[in-house]
Amino acid sequence: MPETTAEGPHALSIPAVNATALRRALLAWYRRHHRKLPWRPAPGVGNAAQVDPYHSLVSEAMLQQTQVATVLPYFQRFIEAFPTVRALADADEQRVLRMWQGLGYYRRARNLHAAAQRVVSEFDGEVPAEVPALLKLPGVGRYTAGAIASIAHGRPAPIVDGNVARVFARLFNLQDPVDRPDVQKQLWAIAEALVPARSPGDFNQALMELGALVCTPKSPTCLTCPLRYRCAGLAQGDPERLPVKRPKKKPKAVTHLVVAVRRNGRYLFEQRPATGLWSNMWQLPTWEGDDATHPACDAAAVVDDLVVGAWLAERFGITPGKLTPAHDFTHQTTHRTIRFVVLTANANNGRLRPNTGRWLKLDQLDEFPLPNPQRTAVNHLP
DNA sequence: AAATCGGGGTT
DNA sequence: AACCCAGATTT
Repeated sequence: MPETTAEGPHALSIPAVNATALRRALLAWYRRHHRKLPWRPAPGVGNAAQVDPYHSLVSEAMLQQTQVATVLPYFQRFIEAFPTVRALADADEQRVLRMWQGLGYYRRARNLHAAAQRVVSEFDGEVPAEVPALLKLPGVGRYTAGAIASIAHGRPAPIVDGNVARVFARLFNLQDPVDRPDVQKQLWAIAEALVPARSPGDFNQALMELGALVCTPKSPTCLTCPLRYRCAGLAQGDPERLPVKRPKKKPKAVTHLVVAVRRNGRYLFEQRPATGLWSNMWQLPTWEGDDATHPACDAAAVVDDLVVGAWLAERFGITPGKLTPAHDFTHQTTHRTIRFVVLTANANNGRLRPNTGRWLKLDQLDEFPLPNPQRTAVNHLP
């Protein structure tokens, strides 16, 4: 059983461990078993200068809630398109979104773009090294600031991500839900107490790497873990039950009625609003509604042509001809189960209302960021 | 404190 | 189908 220490009346209880031995075991494992990644320095003291802090900023933005394997091709293409922080700062936001297309959480791309501009305007083009300065950048929270400070600049800043939370929950047998604010506070206090003055970047990456390769959510390979003799969760017999998390809400069922309106070999497209889902991205004209109670179709997606025609006329000034079903599929996001009902129509008459949409040839779409399901809809047009 | 914001990999 | 992922921001 790990003992606990309390420093002062309001101090959090932090498991008492042999921090030196723990760091040594973890770093030795990391030197042997780490994956080589384009944004990662080779392990070793004084490795910080090997990383371009701009690369660190880009990779950490992409890695938020996204697995390493998914990020790899995006990172390569992104750095190729925007090799320096100034190149990114000078870029058009639509082009940044286009490079981010398919990666999800698109606010990250817009924040990263804005962060690059702030690095240029307020930090003379140098990604800051200290956590308080990094925290001023949009899209950079406590984790990302600590990651950049420690990995790219060698600062002894702590980090807690999903991997670290799982490793700590097992290592110290933390029974309370790790997504509860007070437990998060405890995890950060532990990380702060453990991060070493030398090689903090390697140490932080080693914690995450252990979580990704050994201390996995399901079927952790405890027999190969460098911390197996220090793990309270393993000593209790069942580390896989940790970490405990609070239950999540079920996604809401909605319908997106998509109308592909064609005229003279072009299709009508609209840009989504600057806030909310898929902000600032483009799509075929789409009418969103609750599943089963959509204003224009029933639960079986039997569409009321007159209602759809009236909607198109009111919104774009365009009157469609006969509507023809083209495709019907579902798209899953974290908070929604979206049924996409795609119809096609020819536009016989009407003038496009200003600032409501654009007529685009499909081969122009390379320049426009589209959500994945809208790409799917476009790909199924006749 | 809770909700929002994507898409894909794993099991 | 459920859970997770090198989280941040808004409400």
